[in-house]
Amino acid sequence: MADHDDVRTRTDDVRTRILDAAEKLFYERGIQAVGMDELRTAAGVSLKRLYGTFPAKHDLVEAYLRRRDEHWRASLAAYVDAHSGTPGAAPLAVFDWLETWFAAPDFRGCAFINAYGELGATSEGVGRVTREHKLALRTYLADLVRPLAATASDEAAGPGGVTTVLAGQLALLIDGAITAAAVTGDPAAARTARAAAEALVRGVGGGRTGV
Amino acid sequence: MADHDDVRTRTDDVRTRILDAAEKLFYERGIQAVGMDELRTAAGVSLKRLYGTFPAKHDLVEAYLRRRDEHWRASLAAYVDAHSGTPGAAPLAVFDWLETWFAAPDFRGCAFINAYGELGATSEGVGRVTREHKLALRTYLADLVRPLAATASDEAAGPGGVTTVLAGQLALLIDGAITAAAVTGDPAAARTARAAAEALVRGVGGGRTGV
DNA sequence: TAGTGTAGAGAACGATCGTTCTCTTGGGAA
DNA sequence: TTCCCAAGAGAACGATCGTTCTCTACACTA
Repeated sequence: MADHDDVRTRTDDVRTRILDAAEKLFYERGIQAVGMDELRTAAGVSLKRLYGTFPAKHDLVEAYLRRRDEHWRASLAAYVDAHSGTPGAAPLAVFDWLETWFAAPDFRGCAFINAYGELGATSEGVGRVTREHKLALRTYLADLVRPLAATASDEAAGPGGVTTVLAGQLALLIDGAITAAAVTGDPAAARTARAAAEALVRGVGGGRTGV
Repeated sequence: MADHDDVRTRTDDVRTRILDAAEKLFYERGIQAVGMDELRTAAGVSLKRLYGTFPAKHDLVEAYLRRRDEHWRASLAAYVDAHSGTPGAAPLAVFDWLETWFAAPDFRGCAFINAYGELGATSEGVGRVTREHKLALRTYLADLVRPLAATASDEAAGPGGVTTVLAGQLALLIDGAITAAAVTGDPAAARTARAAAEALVRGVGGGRTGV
């Protein structure tokens, strides 16, 4: 039993160290710009162990994106949970979180959009993970705006419903803000997006709910 | 004189053929995925002429992005000019143009965002051209929404003015729609963005102009 | 203690990249 | 016709990539 635990933690530790190094280097400089040898050095792992854990580079890339998706969404959700007193504040808290992210010194845009622009045409796996990430974000946003729908019957309205439409619009603002902040380096894109989101949310909460 | 014309047209033709091939291949498959040799074959140009016209690959990449910026914005402006009867229709025509672009079979997202995700961390030139492209788009959008500002005095209000803010918001929707359409493959992102833009524009044109 | 197997270090391999060089060919000037 | 230069075709070069293989050293078992 103790042996198994040791092996397990040792294995997990190696996997984590590799993914940590991959996340830092891939996100910072791009995927194709980072070689497996540099990655091995950064992770402090032998080349044999590296290839034993991830049989090929594209497996590592996919694992990197999947773990980043989990962490990114968990971090967002934790912030929103902590900063949304009223239901109306929740969707706007998303943009406050974005601003803190944009201001981080290592911010370099959306890891998924970057990876998609780099490898989306070649690697099917990158396209799939990126799609799943964006869809999960939209689903999360729909959960946030659902309480704001004027009529409770809208909750099950489906694709044409107010919640789905508004969630889609907020998702566009988020992606736009991320790319704008990455290109210009100015975190203020989050506030611009927040102001737009406020107007869109107000349009739903008010009397005029027609779409 | 005739000689000079011949040389000039011949030279321009070579340059154009190279840029045509570069645009097709770089946009379709990514920049790093296309080698200079394949590019030479596609352009029907000798390797010597290729390097005589563009001393290095990054020069060709930058020229590709610059020409694409010109063509892209010219195509957008032509469509908006032709489809904006009233001043209020002009900003929305932008999103109609986006939808036709998204539906094109070779659509693969924003060439600049793709290039930035791939080389932005390495190449300063790519970052610069991308920044200029996005700034030019914002300036164009500001020109489109300026007539909608409720008070004429806002025209010279500067960064905090209604036109600048609204133009920035529309730019976020545009970038978001482009990436969403690229990732999901669904041109409907343009309509979602258009609906959001409509709401934002209405907020300015109506009585409530406070920001 | 002798034997065994596992893992680390890094050399090696084949492919491919951006770039340069060589060889050849063809057309215009004297 | 003879010379010469420009240009095309593609071989060659050095670097680097992802991936595999070899060699060594060490820990554990009988």
